[in-house]
Amino acid sequence: MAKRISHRDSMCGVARPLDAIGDWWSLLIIRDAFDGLRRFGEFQKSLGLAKNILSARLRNLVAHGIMDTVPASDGGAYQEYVLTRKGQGLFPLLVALRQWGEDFFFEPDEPHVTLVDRVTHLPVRRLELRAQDGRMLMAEDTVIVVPSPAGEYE
Amino acid sequence: MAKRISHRDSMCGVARPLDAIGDWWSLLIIRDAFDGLRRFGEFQKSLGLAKNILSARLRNLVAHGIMDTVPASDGGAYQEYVLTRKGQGLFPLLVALRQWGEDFFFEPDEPHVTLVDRVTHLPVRRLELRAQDGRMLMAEDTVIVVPSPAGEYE
DNA sequence: CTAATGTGGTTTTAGTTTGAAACCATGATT
DNA sequence: AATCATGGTTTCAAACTAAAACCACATTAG
Repeated sequence: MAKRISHRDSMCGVARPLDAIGDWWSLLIIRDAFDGLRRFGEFQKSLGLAKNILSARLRNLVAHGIMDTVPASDGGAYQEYVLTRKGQGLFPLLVALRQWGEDFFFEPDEPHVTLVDRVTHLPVRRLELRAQDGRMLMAEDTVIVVPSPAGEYE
Repeated sequence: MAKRISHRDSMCGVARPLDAIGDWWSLLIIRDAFDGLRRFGEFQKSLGLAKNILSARLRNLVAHGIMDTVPASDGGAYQEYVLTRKGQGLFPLLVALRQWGEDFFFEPDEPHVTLVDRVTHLPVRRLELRAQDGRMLMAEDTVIVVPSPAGEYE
């Protein structure tokens, strides 16, 4: 049923997460969830996607432990969808996406929504990749290493 | 032709980037590009996706300024696909995705590929979101603010 | 020079997925 | 009891995906 990015039996550390998230819509649902939305109808209104799709995506997110259904918070008889801890772990990814968007998809003077520190109301800092010793790293400064099957003695 | 996440005329700072990337495959192509792959055949072998799909994805990435075609590096008559600066800007996103994957998709002892600092060979640091003043921020410590249309005096 | 092979695609075609709209079940409201 | 709101599921046409066949050009072998 789920569309899998197949090919290799053991999907790599990038493909596995992508497979769990499911698709773009799911990411927008998750963003809305970080924004405080919880109800089916809220997500639908915010995103404007078909109800069957929303239904399927929420079900998939719950199945993958990214969101969870809870009975109700306002006493209503319906359920709500909330991020699990696993789902909350996606926040840096959303920030990275947003910052990339700010860099390349808006004119310098074009107004756009901004993620700010709740207490100071200043924009958050740029995400930056650093080495253990604190040096800032660019993509070229990194390598992927694969673990050797047995004890790795290099 | 491109599948658009429609609904709102002005897509938000998260949807716009998603739309440009295109789909999951594109993200895997980009990851492979960071890994040094450049040729059509290399991507196809690495990802195992159909050639027509790869062709369409590469075309889309080039159209969105994320990758670019260059004549050839080894003197051959074929072209190669390389990341533009815009494309390179996606590195933090891939790192975020990978780190999330490490956190939630592998058993603690399960071996997996790791992103390491090229000079020390130590794993890179975890991405962390910080305020301007350096305080570390969780998702709950942030807010989205929308710019007021005219001069914003709050 | 000619044939064989490798690379980088496009076209074709079937199967799957998507999404809009209609429908439906349950709970709340009048 | 009737009506409305919420939260879905079902139906069905259109769009997309993907495997395979095909093709053009470049390179290598003979």
